[in-house]
Amino acid sequence: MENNQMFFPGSSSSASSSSSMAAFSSPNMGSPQVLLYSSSGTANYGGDDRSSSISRHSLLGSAMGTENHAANGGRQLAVKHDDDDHYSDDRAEHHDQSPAAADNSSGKMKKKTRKPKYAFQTRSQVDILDDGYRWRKYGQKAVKANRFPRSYYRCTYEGCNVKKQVQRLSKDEGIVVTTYEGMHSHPIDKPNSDNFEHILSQMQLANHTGQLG
DNA sequence: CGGCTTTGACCTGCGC
DNA sequence: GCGCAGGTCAAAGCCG
Repeated sequence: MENNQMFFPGSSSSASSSSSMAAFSSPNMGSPQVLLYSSSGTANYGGDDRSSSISRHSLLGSAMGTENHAANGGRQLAVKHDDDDHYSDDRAEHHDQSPAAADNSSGKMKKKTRKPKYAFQTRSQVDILDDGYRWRKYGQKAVKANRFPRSYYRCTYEGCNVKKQVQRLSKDEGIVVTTYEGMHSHPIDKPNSDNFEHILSQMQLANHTGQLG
């Protein structure tokens, strides 16, 4: 298993998410530290930059890179909370893409919608972190300025449109960035595994309660 | 045989 | 308008 260590950047580590920290006390997590990025202020994290995805990851990387905590910790994990906007994933609602829709290309992806994203930066040998849910890979793309491809996964639970992207940092191949999009509306499939998703739940809970904001 | 991964094609958005 | 990059689809192949 991978004992992912999370850490906050000095600042936010404070009380802001004290309650959510409880979630990180997971046995597998050891005594993790969490780096949480609240993008509430950085509106541009959403798509201003065409390379937004890369930018985000780069942001994480640089932030972490500031540190040496990583070096001494072994496993590290940063969390970025993309509060962007409360978009509703239009496509996800019916990703079925019926022939009719295909025919009418204009009606397809008419509006780019987005759900809040949570990017976890993890120092691990493996790309796939077992968060307890079942995922199906639906795509892989080579990304600019990165030797490693980005993998796209979707939760296989019926009706659950949660997606995640997994990418290894080019600048530090020991770091894996996992970006979650959406929230699971169902129980964890494998409760005894690394309860990674629980962290996300806590994150959002904290966010809703205004602790992160 | 069913579920999952792989992989090329396709679509969209954005910068130039 | 064109080209590039990101994201998704879906057919084909693989594996248990």
